[in-house]
Amino acid sequence: MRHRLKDVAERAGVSVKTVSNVVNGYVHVRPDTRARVEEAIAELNYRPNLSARHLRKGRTGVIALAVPELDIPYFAELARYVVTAAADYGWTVLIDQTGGRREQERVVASGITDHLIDGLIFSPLALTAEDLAGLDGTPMVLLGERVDHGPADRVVIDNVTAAREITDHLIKLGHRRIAAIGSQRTDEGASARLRLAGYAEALRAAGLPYDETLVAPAPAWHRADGAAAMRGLLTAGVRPDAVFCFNDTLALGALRALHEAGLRVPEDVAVVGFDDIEDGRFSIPTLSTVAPDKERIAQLAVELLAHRLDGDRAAPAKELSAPYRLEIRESTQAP
Amino acid sequence: MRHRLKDVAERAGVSVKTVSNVVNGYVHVRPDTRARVEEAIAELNYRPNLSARHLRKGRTGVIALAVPELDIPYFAELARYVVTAAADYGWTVLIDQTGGRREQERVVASGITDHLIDGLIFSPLALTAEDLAGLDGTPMVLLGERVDHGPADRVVIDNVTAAREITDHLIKLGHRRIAAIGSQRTDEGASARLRLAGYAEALRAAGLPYDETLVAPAPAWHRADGAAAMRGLLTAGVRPDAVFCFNDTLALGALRALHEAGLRVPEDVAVVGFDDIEDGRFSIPTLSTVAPDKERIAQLAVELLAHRLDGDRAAPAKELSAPYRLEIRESTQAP
DNA sequence: CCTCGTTTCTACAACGTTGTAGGCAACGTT
DNA sequence: AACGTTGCCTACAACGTTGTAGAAACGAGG
Repeated sequence: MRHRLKDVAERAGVSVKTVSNVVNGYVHVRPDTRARVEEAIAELNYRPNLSARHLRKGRTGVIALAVPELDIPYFAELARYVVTAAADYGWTVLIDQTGGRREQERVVASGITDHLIDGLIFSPLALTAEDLAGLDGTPMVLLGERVDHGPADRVVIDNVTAAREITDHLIKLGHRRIAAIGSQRTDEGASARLRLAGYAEALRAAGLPYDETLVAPAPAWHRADGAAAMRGLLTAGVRPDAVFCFNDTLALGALRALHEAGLRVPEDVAVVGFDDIEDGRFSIPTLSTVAPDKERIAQLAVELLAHRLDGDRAAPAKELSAPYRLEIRESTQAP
Repeated sequence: MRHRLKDVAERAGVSVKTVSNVVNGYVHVRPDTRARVEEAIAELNYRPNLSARHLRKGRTGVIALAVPELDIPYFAELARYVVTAAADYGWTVLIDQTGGRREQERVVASGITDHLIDGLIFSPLALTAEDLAGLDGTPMVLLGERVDHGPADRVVIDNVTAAREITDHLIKLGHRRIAAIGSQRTDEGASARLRLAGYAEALRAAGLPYDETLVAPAPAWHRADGAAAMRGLLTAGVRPDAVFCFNDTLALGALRALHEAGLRVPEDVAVVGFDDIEDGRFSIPTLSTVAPDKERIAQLAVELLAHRLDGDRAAPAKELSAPYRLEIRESTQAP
């Protein structure tokens, strides 16, 4: 049922290599020969065997995208854009879930997918720079700043400035007691650290005090963590007039907790998030947020990978920055 | 940098095949030989070349999952479970986005991934049975009932009964004017048709009239479509006391539209959805819904594929049914 | 007519792996 | 002592493709 070059060759009365040449668009093939071969290909519904092709060529045409979890909206949206961007290069994307577990991430990074993939786009949560050091493996592009000064190409957004700007938005509206939800231990949350830094910068610039009690940690950044952190603040008697959540799912959880506590958003408390996931455009109220250009992030990552594959694999690591913008919606207004 | 069996063989002082035997766990290898080989493997950090292995074996160890869009929460959650279930069989999952476009779906079904994949789990939106007929291609498992009586294995849930039960839940609470959002043209929305049938059945069983004006179509099942449909109903002067949305994203959109219209959920209007996506557990109000067992769906699909791969490829198509349950949350209460 | 270059095509080897067939010891059985 | 059996290992071929080298056919230029 499945045919090979040989079958096509026999049917068209040419050599195997000529069929290969036709399939690969080699120029020096007489038009009538080409036509005969193409006819045979169509009749047999021939499709190249990629395993064989790639064994021969050393390239597979498949790249992997490794993310912590697919059902985290941010990663789902990102995955979508990566798949689309990769299609422009004729690549298929294989998606790996690491669960954010360091062990699994290390396995992925060291090439669990073996010779199956040409390159890897990697959004690590728990991986350290040491894990990456001394990897002979496949070319890799990292997303986000989880791994500092790693040996690999990287796409980031300016988290500090973005966090400062969204905090500034709250300050400009007149908020004074601005809580932050999502801080993490330094060694595990690089994004958290940078966003917290931006938050602190904005407060300082406005002459507002940095109040430890207003900063709530969140072990992970899921809705449940946001809800728990917000409840924790309220239970502790902390009563902010605005909350900066370090991502949108945290913010959606916080909205939920505020609602349960009988507080209105934005009338009693303003809430902002980060990531601009689709939920936030339909939540009640809709969510003001920092909107990183996910499409651009995906494009840049794929581009970096393409350069790395075609060019010098030993070239120094590049870091590209993707743009973002503020999306102001219903969840913020003056107190 | 990358080593082959040959390199390991030379280092261990054995034949290539013996190394292969060790790698594949063949029994008849003397312990000391095995140890020597394993040492060499470790020293060289040898990893098998999957392209070569699969060229030889005819299997790739990769299956594809084709879904309309990754950033639709239902599919993202499903994808997560499929990846996990496939891992139990040692399979890697390659995720394809069809965008729900028939052309793209046809391409995927006919094997765009060529010889790269052993099988396909496919959640089609626009594909017809004719598109699938006469496909020589890879073994396939369909999710959902989009394609009737297709030639392929299938995993479904009992949409009619589930829809009847959730509608019944609304009726039991005392609702009488129950709207339905998400109907589609018969030829494109099999799930829509079945859920509508269940809705109608429940009304009939309760002696309630089936009122055309209460049924709103939705071209796609995104939040925006749900919001638009709900707004449409309200603008037309229709004032239901409950709404059955054919999936959760529609329901989240409807919540949004009701909120904008100044109607309270569940006090003024009760709302139910279908799918049990995570958003619905944190929305305001939290969403009553039909919760299909997505983990089970994924397991069954992978299992069917495994059987098809190992067993008789010409065996008649099987259809398995996955369980579901009702999740009653805040969005429904007596009027 | 010869030479040379170009076009068109082919034969062969190789990519890294595993199935098959078989060889050589070592052992137990007759 | 001869024989079969078993355990352990190896050589070889093959999976389907493409790069390399080169053959055959042809035309142009001398």
